[in-house]
Amino acid sequence: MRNKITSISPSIIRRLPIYLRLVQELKEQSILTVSSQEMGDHLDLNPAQIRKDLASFGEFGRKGVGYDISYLDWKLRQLLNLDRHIGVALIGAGHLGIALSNYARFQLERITIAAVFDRDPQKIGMQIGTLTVADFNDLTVICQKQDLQMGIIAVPASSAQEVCDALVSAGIRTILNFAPVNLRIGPNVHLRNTDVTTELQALAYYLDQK
Amino acid sequence: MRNKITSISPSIIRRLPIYLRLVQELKEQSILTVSSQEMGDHLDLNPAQIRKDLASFGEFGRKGVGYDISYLDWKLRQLLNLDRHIGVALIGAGHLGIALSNYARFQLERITIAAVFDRDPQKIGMQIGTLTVADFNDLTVICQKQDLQMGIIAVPASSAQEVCDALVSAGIRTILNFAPVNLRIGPNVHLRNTDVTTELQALAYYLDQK
DNA sequence: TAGATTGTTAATCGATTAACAATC
DNA sequence: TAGATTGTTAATCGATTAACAATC
Repeated sequence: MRNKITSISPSIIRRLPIYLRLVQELKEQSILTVSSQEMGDHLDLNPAQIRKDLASFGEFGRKGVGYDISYLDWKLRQLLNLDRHIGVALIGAGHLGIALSNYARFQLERITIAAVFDRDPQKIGMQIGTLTVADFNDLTVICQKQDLQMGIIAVPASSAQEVCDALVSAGIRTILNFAPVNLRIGPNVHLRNTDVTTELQALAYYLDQK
Repeated sequence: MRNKITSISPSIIRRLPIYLRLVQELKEQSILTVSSQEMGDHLDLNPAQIRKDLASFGEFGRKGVGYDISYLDWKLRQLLNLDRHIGVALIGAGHLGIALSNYARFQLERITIAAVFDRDPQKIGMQIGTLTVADFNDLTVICQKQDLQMGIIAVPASSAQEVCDALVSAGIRTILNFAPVNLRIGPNVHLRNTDVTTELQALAYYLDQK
């Protein structure tokens, strides 16, 4: 159950950062152990689900006691590859790009936006925090030189596919897309979409007076 | 199957905006009908799923032909309440808030960010596009005066719960949260979370060299 | 008519939850 | 020891997909 061949379902993976967040909070409060029941109370999740999720990565709870906070913290970070440094390429130096870049600087410990790209000559050379906006044409060179491993697409929908393809050919296989388009990707690329338009429109369904 | 008592699953609701986006594209290309097969090809979805999703809102396909683009466009907008104007309150005039506000101005037809709020005196009075940042203390008054129906939380995690509570007591029942926290809400509130940190961390799981 | 495609039932798949023996 | 809680199996629930009669 612990080997890498058994692939873990995306639903579980998406809960791991949630668990990590809680564990960090508890750690800050100097709490030493936590039960699945307590975690479930905090996160509005079923304790059985939490136990099952964690158990898919090995046995590290203690019966009658719960989970050791320090170990759980370490384990979750290790699973999420947050025990090492991860460089991110951000494409698009518009408002969203700038917001993301500033946000990431403070929120994301080991994940760092290491380079920002744009195609607009007006934006190339612009300063965002400590970063200088680079030419999108230099994507591959810079990604390889800086060993970047993730990409964030923060460009308009019309150029998102092109940017996506460029990221993939620059060797990046893990992409977070903010543009409202269905991107076409190859089989080894991991893509997550997060799109304000879609979210708001879906929420609008629940408005009254239907 | 068409009445409002049968509640539609969230999975289906979240696909409706995706369908709408495609239908709009096809409409712009002056295409008149589309089959579930064609939609599935475009969206990487199973045609049976698309038919089933749409059928849960009534029968409006034509056997042997497919779906009428104009009608589908109209129907999806109606379902998503996009046939009327929706006013949104945005809380937080930081980089993310500004990015969202600017983004929404262009992308979201009927959904309009109608007011931006902040607690920071430095930001109150600031101009964002055509909007002036209002005092967060005036939330209830302004929401009611302008009949706002949705809220977007774009404040730091530490104040997100407070903002959420304020939105709910201002009568808003539909909230999109960008802060990395598990918000506590009552039973009649619809909340969606979208959080860059969580998304990036989940993606990091898939990086190589595990 | 022949071909295409819907709407819907049944089958499958996957995810969540309940239950409980094992054990700290 | 008695009480608590895990890890895991079995049961349930829900969502996706296959199949096909109905029919345009």
